Amino acid sequence: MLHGSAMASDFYSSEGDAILREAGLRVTRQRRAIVRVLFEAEDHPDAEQVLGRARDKDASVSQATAYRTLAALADKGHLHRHTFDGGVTRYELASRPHHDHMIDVETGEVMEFVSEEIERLQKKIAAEHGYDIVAHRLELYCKRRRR
Amino acid sequence: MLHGSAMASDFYSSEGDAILREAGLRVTRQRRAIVRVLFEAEDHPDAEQVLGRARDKDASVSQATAYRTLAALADKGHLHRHTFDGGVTRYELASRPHHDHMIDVETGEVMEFVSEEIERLQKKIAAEHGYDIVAHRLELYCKRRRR
DNA sequence: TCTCTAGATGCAAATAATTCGCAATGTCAA
DNA sequence: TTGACATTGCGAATTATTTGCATCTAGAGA
Repeated sequence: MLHGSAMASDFYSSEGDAILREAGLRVTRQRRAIVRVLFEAEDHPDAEQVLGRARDKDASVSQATAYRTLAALADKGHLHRHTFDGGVTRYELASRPHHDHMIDVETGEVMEFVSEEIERLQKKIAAEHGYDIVAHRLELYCKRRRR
Repeated sequence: MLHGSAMASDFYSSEGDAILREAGLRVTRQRRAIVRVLFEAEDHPDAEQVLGRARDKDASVSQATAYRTLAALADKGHLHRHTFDGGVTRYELASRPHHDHMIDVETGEVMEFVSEEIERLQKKIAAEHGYDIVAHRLELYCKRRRR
C-alpha cells in the first residue's frame, strides 16, 4: 500500500505540474500541494478547505498563495468556481468530465449529473438568439422525495 | 402623462405594500421606496443600485435598511438573488414570470428565456434520483455568434 | 383618536471573504 | 551557475454585507 500511495502521489504531482505549466505558472512547492489537493478532492472544497488540506501536505502554504493560485488556475480555465446558492466559492478541477450539480437543500449534499438532452437544448436556445455558449451553470436545488 | 405617472406610482405602491405585508413586514416609507424600485426595475440591480434608486424616491433610505429589506424579502421568497459568475448579488422580484438567464460575456448584457422542455427534463432527472426540485438556476454564458 | 410596544431605522463599528503592497526568496532559461 | 523576474508570507487594505444600539414609528387595541 505504501507503494501504491507513493505512486499515486507521484502521478498526481506530475499531473499537477502539467496543469501549472499549462497555466503559465512556475511550479513551486506550495502550488504543488494546492494542485494535489484539487486532484484528490472528491468534493467541492472552498478556499479555506483547500488551504487546510494543502497545509497538511506542506505547512508553508499561506492563505495568500492559496487564493492566488486558485484565482490563477480559474482564470486560465483549469479550475471551475461554484457558488451554490449564496455560499462561499467552491472549486473543482476543470479536467474532470463535464457535469452539472444537484444540491440537496436539506443536507447540503452536492451530487453530479449530466444530460446530453439538456446540453443540446441549451445550445439550440443560444443559437436561436444568435449566440454560442461559452459556459453554463445548471444547479438543481432539491428535496428528497418523501414516500 | 402626469396622471399616468401618478397612477402607476400608486399602483406599484399598493402592489409593494401587499408584498411587504405578505412577507410579514411593516410598511414603512423606506421599504415602500425599495419595493417600488424592484417593481420598476427592468434589469437585475445589485444592492448598491437598489439603494441609489430608492434614495431618489426617498432620501432617508439607509444602506442598512436596503440590505435588511432585500434580505427579508429574499428569505420569504418574494425576491430572487442572482450571482452571475462571481459578481455581486443581484435582485429580481419573484413575482415575475419564471425564466432563466443568458449572459453575453462580452457586454455583460443579461437576457431572459424559458424552455418548457428543459424544465421538464430537470424534473425528470431529479425524479430519477428520488428528488423533487425546490428551485433551480440555469445560466448560459454566451458570445454573439460571428458570421 | 391616543397609547403602547414590538418592530424598524440610521449610524457606525464589526465581519467575512478575498485581494494587495512589499521585502525576501525561489524558479528556471540561458 | 546565474540573473531576471515570478512567487512567497505577512499583515494591512478592500469589498460586500451584517450587526449593535439608541432612537423612532407602524399599527393593533382602548
